[in-house]
Parts: sequence; C-alpha cells; structure tokens
Amino acid sequence: MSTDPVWPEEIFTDLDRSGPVPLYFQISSRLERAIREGVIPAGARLENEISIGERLGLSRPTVRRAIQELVNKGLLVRRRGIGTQVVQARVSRPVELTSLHEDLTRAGHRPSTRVLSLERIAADEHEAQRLQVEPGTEITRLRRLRSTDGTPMAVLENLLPPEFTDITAETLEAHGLYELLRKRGVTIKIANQVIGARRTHGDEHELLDIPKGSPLLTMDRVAFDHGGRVIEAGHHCYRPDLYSFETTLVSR
Amino acid sequence: MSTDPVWPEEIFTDLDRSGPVPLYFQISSRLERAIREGVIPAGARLENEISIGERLGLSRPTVRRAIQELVNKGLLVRRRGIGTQVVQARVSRPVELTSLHEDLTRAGHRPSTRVLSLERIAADEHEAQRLQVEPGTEITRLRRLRSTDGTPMAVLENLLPPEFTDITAETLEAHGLYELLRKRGVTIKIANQVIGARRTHGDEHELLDIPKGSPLLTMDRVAFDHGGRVIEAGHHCYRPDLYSFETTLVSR
DNA sequence: GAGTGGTCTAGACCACTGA
DNA sequence: CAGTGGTCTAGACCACTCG
Repeated sequence: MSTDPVWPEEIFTDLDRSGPVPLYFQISSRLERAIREGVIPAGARLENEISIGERLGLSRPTVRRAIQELVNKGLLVRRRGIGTQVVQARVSRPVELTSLHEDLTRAGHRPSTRVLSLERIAADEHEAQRLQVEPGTEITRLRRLRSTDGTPMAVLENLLPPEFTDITAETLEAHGLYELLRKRGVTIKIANQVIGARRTHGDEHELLDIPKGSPLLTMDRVAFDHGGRVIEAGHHCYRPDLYSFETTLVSR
Repeated sequence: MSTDPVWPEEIFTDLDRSGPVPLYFQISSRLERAIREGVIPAGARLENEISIGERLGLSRPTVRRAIQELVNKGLLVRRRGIGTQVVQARVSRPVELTSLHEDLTRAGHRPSTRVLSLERIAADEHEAQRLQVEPGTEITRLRRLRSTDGTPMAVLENLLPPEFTDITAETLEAHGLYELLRKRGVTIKIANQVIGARRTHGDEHELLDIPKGSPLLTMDRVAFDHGGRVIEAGHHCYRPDLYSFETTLVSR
C-alpha cells in the first residue's frame, strides 16, 4: 500500500446505466484512453478489482471483465497475488478484421483507389474452390490499385460470390470494399489470412512503380459470414517499403 | 427444437473438480477436440448454455466462459436469439506467442539449428534502444540458421540483455531460444511483432540456398516480461517458399 | 497474515430472433 | 410468443505473492 494506485476521479464520471453501451465497455474504453494518453502512466498499479467496483458502484465481475479487455489488448498485465499494472511496452495496433482502406483512413492518410478491372466471369476451378461455389458460377473478379497520398502502395485482387454482381467501379473508387459490404448488411464473422512474400509478377512492378522482380509482401484472405459462407476471397500485394503487418501478442 | 443439438455424452465424462485445471478449461478443451475431430460436425448447433450447465452440473457463467474460449479461437459462432453453431470455415492456427522451433516441432517436423555466431558485445546505440538498455552495456548477439528436415529455412538474429550472457552454442543447437528462457523461469508476457518483406542482404542468400536478391519474409519481434523489461529482440528472415504466417481473425 | 487475482455459484433482467 | 445469448449482481472459496 505504499504506492498510491489511484487515478483522476473524472475518468469514470457519467457512466450510463440505461443506454445500450455495456458498463464493462464504458469502463474499459475510458481506461484505455487514459492509458494511451498517459493520464495513467506506464508501470502504474491499478487498484484491486473489488475496491474499483465499490468506488464505481459495480460488481466485481463487471470490473473484472473491463480489465480483461485491456489485458487481452496487451495494455495491462495481471498477476495473482501482486496486482494489475499498466504495461511498459509500446503497444502496436493488432491485425484486425478491418480493410486496408479503413486502416489507412484511421492512421490519418488519404487513401485513393483506382479500379483496374471489374468483371463478371464464370468461376474456373481454382476460383470456385476459393469461394466455395460450383465451377462455372458467375462471380465478380476485381482488381484495384490502392494509393496513399498519391503513392501506389498495393495491388488488391478480390473475388466476390454471385450475390454481389451489381457493385460498380464508381462506388469502389470512393468507399473501400468492406465498407460497401457492411452497408449491404453483410457481416464478416471470421477470416483466415496467410501472410507471405514473393517477387512481382506481370505488370505489378509498373503499377507499384518499383523495379521488376522486387519483393512484395502478400496477404491472402478468405472472409466468412456467420453461416460459414464465403463473402470475399482476396490476394493482396503490398510494397514492402510502405507497408507491414504489426501485431501485439499476449501470453494466455 | 426440430434439430437435435446434442453430442455424445462421453465427451464430458470425468470432469475433475478438485484438480488444478479449471472447469471451464476442461470443457472448452474437450469441446475443441470434439470439433476438430469432427465428432461435432461443422454447422451443428450446440445446446443452449443453461441446459448444458444443468447436464454437467455447472453454473451458466462457467459454461459460458468455456464457450467464449472457442468463440475467440474462431471455432464457434454465437448469435443472440439464435444459438451457438460450429463454424463451417476451416480454422488455421493463430499467430501465437511461441517460437519457430516449437511451431515446427508441433507440426511434425524435425527442426535443426546451426549457431553461426554467438558473441558478447557492447551494445551500440541501435541495439541498446531495441533492448532498452544503456549503450555500451554488455549484451549477447546471436545468429542462427534454422533448417527443417535438412533444408535451410530461416536466418535468426537475436539480441539478449545482460542477464543471459551465459547461454552456450551447444544448448542453443538442441533446444530453441524460448525453451531455454522458459527453463530459466523467464516468462514472456507480451511481444510486439512486425511482419514485412525485403531482398536478401549479405550472405543470407548463401545460407538459405536461394538466388542473391531474392525476396525474404521478415519478422521483427521484441518480447517483454511482466514488468515491461525486454527479454529478447529478434530480426528473423524466412524463405518465403517455405514459410508464411497464418492467422484466423474473429469479429468482436 | 494480509492482499491480490483466478475461479465458481445461483440467481436476475434485458434485447434479439424466429415461428 | 418462447427461446436464445448479452449483461449484471452479490456473494464464495482458493492459490499465489509479499512482508
């Protein structure tokens, strides 16, 4: 009890018990902001779960769940018999279920997209397998060039199942694929990703303005809805000098 | 209630209420095995949480926690008002807080390691910053070649802080770095990773038996203990035809 | 021994879904 | 409407760490 594991009271004013936002989420998001802004410094110890609950008028499981969220994000470390501490390590944004377009916008950049091709085709064997449809099914094949602040950054190739054959190039140049899918009520529940590297093929070096045969960082993704249906299958390649994948791993 | 969301009773026999293994973990791990082995098929619906609890003599929060584990792993999908279903999509192993050596062993391969160099040096500015020590501190610099079934696969460069200056090349050729650290009671709590790509430098193409200037998949990692101290900083490069990073992402 | 997080119980009310 | 998961409460006992 020599150290004072407290924080400014005002972090947790105005908890809304009637609205739709869960209490544990209100707690964890405010706590996260306070940590990221340095209001609660790295290495600081939190109060124990029970007294936090008493101060806020919450039960221990609710407080505990809020803290668990930040433990999972790698912002806090809990140790039995010791307490809860703010992590010293700089935390990077995890690989999330978001699109490149959204990642860039959030990072303060202004992404732009050029649709290189947008075709409705009959799926060949390989494409049909990726989308889990019958070969010959009419699907959408899409190829885009994504730039950031005017610099070409990635070539995005995507396959879409039959239900999305009405997407137009104009909307794609303005809005990012995932944003369009969400607007149609399509929810991505799970995605499998494989990250790798290879040389440029075909016209990729011209599109990305790099030497022919240069290394590319690649990401292959298949996204599923709640029923296990494939929503989208993508093969993306990035200029490795402009893009990389960051993750924070937390031991369980 | 038309579908019968049940499973073989024998999955959950022999729950151990006195041992050190939490009940929720016993449930989730057995359930995971049953799903991975196909005993519970993809798309099957689970019973609701309350009746599972009654059948097993457990409270709802305990059952719920077990299910949540598998939702987080991407094996189950829960929807309010609907129920819980086994995911249809094939699930890949997530990027975990494990070493390459352990990943390979678990995948049934026989990794071998050649220690290329193992030096105790005074940290230059850049190395000191990565390990978060003072420049000039005596650290360990380590360079290894990791092969699988005889084929060279990755060049692993690591920096270790002063407390590990007594590690020998012999133990490193047999045991993998993380295994050695764990044996000394060192626990890695958090790691930041950046995955990227670049050309080969220096002698890397010779070591990996690929053309000079070929693409490499790279991973930079800094691992921390519970107190935020750096345990290890690594720069690894992999032959992209032999290695890639797989992840399953689950929407929150 | 005092204090911490880890686990577990037995209820409760609500929001959402489908028939 | 009944059934589902999402949230929340108010306790309890335990294992672990430290002084």
